[in-house]
Amino acid sequence: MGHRPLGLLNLSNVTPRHARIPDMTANLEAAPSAPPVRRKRNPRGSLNREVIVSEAFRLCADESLDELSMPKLAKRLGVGVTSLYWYFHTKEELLQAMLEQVAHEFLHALPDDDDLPWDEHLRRYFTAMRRIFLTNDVICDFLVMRTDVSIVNTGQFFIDRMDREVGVLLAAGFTPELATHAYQAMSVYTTGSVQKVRLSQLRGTPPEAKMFPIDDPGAMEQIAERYPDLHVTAHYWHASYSTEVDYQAGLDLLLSGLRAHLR
Amino acid sequence: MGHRPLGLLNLSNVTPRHARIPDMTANLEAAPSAPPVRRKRNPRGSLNREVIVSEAFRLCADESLDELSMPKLAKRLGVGVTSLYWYFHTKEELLQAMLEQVAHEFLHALPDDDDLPWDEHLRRYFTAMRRIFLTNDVICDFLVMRTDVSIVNTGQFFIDRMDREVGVLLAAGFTPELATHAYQAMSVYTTGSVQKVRLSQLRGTPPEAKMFPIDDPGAMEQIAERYPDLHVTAHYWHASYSTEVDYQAGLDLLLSGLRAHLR
DNA sequence: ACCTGAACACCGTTCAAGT
DNA sequence: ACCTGAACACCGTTCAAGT
Repeated sequence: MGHRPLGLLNLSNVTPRHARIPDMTANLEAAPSAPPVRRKRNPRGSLNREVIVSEAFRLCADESLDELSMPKLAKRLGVGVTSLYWYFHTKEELLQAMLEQVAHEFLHALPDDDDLPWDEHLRRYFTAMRRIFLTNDVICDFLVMRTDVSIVNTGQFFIDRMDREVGVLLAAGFTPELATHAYQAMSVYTTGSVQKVRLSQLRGTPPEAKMFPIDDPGAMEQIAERYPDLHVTAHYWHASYSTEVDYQAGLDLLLSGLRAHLR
Repeated sequence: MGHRPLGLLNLSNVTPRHARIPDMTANLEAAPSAPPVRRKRNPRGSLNREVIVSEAFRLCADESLDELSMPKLAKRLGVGVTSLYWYFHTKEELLQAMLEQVAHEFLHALPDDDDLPWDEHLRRYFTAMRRIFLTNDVICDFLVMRTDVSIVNTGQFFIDRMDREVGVLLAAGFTPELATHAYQAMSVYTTGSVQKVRLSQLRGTPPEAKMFPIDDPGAMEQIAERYPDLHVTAHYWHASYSTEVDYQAGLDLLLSGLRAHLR
């Protein structure tokens, strides 16, 4: 439920760890004259799993999933860090709880059934999936970028949706084997595209930026010499490797390959 | 040059941070009776960038890229942590140096030119690429898994190889636009497949494991009820989502889609 | 039953000081 | 020019102690 979606990560705000300015005020507060300020004890029922999870989402929205830490989260909630550990035994457990919400949000955002022919239906479905990931950083980071070990079930959580989509392919006349491979290929291709775009965002390069300096005739002349074939295609290469147009072209190839099988 | 390739990451060896046993010996060494053991100062020329980088690769091979830390690396080299910072101003700079070696290794492992027809050539090329990633965890983690911001140039480092491959497509008669999209689609599909397999490895699930309990008739009966269409295809779903067979099927679809364009 | 801070083993990095 | 440890601001987590 409702943590607000992030804008695209603005890298100009990211301060590398080695450039952070030490917090001088911390020392001042700890000076002998000032007695150690004891946080007033929070009332008994003030904390619970939902409050923690939703504040965690707010933190992710304000910063990013990578920036989520237990101390930061505790500070935002105005509680001691260790209080969190009463509700979640480890950070991993918290992430698990967040993942479940993210999965629901993702499922909910997928398009409803329609009466399009199988190929147009699949295009719509996977195009929507890509769009959801690219307009919602938290969903994207949880479901496609995260390389953590213990976030499990990512393959299982929308199994009934997969059932529907495979059903579309079977109804279109594909064999069970081909229907499966078709779905898998489009899914793998889609998440691959999302990963490329997100990586270029994280690098700070606009995904739609041209890969070659096509506006610099001098530079292009050099490229023409060293890379004659790339030079001919220079216009079609972008920083992310997989813009919306590129993505659609690849989807076309997959769908056209599938159509060939039906005949 | 020559850090040894890794076996597949064995997750049974990975100890989660919260389960680590505190190091009691550290306290004993710091006991008042024992004078602080001063490391004998290393001779002047004992350290250099190459030594550090190659030991870093050895650490990655023994543990993993995620486990690489400056203190660990310094300990293996028998130097103070801060000595490393004379040669690399940040950890990021060290990773950058490692990336360059990894990129060379990757390029070197790609197959040479051949005289195959364009479609068989591309299949061979991308299949080899996938294999390199999946048999070399360090290369994989650097070039496909890493979500770090500052590892740049990953799009640029094998641009002359891309030139050759695009050349093959142009020679086959594809338009510049289609040649580019074909290469991009296959590349995105390939790295997507690699990511899925690596993630399932990291989760500890054998990539070839079946996704559904096809050997348990009782469980399969329930699946047949809830997911009639998936049930029909249950045999073709694997934990990684993209086994070698699955991958080849998707590649077939892309190539067949491309062939349709030539006619 | 819940909330707390002190403490610990990590991490990346800075700095002033040795040789 | 190189190598050093002390120190700092982080991190996840444990533990014994409060209410």
